[in-house]
Amino acid sequence: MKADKKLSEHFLKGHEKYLRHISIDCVVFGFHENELKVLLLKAKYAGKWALPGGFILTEEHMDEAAGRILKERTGLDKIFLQQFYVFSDPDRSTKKINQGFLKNLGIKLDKSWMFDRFISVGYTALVDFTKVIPEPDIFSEKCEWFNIHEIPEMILDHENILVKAWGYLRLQLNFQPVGYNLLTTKFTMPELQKLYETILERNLDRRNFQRKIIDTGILKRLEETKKGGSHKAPYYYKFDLRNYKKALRAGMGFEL
Amino acid sequence: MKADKKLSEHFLKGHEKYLRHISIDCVVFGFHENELKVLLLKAKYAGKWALPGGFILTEEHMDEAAGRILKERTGLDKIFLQQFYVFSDPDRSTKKINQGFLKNLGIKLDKSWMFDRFISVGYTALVDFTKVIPEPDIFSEKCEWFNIHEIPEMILDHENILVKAWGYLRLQLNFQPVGYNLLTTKFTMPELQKLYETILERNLDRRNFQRKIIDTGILKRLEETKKGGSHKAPYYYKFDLRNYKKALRAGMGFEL
DNA sequence: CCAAAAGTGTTTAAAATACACCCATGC
DNA sequence: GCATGGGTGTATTTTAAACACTTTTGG
Repeated sequence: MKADKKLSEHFLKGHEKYLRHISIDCVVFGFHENELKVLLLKAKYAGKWALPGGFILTEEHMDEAAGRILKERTGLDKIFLQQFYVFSDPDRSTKKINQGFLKNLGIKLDKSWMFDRFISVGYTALVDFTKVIPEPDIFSEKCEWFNIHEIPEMILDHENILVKAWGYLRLQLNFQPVGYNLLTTKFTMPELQKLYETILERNLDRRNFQRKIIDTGILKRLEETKKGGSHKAPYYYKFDLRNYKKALRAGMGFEL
Repeated sequence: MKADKKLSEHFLKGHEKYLRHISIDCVVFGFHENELKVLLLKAKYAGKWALPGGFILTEEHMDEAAGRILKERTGLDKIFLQQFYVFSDPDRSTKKINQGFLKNLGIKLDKSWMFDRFISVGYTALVDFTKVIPEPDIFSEKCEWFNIHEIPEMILDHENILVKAWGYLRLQLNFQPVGYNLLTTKFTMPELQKLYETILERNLDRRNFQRKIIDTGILKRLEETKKGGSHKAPYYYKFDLRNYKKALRAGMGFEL
């Protein structure tokens, strides 16, 4: 189907397929080259950027919906997802955005479910950056990663959603397998530390960090080292998922 | 308006007033005579109990909706409310419940927005037990407090919602003014400790608890003591809200 | 051989825990 | 006067923080 056809059908008949008034917005976190990244879409015409999002099928679990949406944007199955907040301000004014969108596209419509008010459920997603193949949706022209410190101008309240998700990620650090989901299978201690530092937004002492994380028992050190830097080669580690989950049940005690 | 009239109007025309497919369920916590309590409604005919809940007006902020609903159930304004989770299983089967409800009432209806699937947003509410005047809604015959350890059989997934809310309350203890909202203006140290013990589900050392809580600076000791027990009269305390909020920003560090 | 960054261990300070005695009150 | 539970202080253990030297690697 042609893109325009898909779009006008979405505006005209989407309400038969999806629950009205409810949308999902996802903040997809990745970690690459020692930087925390977020996956964003460039909205057609609006010029601003948007969070990957979508709607809930009439008989679908909301968590499944979020998984389905992100499978389309990333190519990944079984993404680690958590709902973190519902954004329900009646003045979120999705109406204007969606009307302007159609206008630019050259389609005229007086009524559409897309002009209604939307309550949006925010999800955080943790993915392995290296495995993602970014794919724009029908409303977007691009899909790209951004450094968390270099977020472009965003539509609606999406920047607010993003900031709130980041705060949630920080709170989750001691209770969810954040490292496991954001890093590749094997990684070095400095990489893991940088991940913690970026999320917590503060520097940690290298030696104390290593001791603390080793003492939790959540890591297994490999024989292999990461060569290539002009310095001593750091060991690779991988997570001991069994111990990781056990440790998380009790909470891991990194000060926020 | 007569109760039955109100009810049939709700089933027939509620969708003009409220957002479809979305409901709110509140877990209202109170603390009285050293027990953590939850406010429940006895559903008409079903015999089981339910959380206080309701729907969102078409142009209303969801948080306002929760406030409005609880004002009706408790008589209280400006209740401390927090959303904590969205329950979105498509098999929550509110349909059966609502159909059965009407049947028992002797009303016949083939179609109603109330037979649709509902996604429910869970809220926790912290109230001063002594100020609440429980008031049933149009679906209920009673509204009463229950000890958190003596919860009766509940409709749908409401017991699950309640348990999840309790867990959330525990997580919030270090970051939200839980004591301030659950206790009366003045209270004794043993009362405060009991509140913490009940929420955390473990015993705390009396002397260490006192030191720790005093050191945070969130309390002001009054000259007055609580007489009446056959033992030394404990001092009354009240919260220093300014310091309390400051301490909460940093997190208060009671081990969960 | 030099710069850069990783590996490792000890010392010190702070926080949590365990524990004991005295004090007011009502019966 | 005695049982009950509240007020207060100290010693000990555990945990977190501060800190320095040695080692490996690439250029």
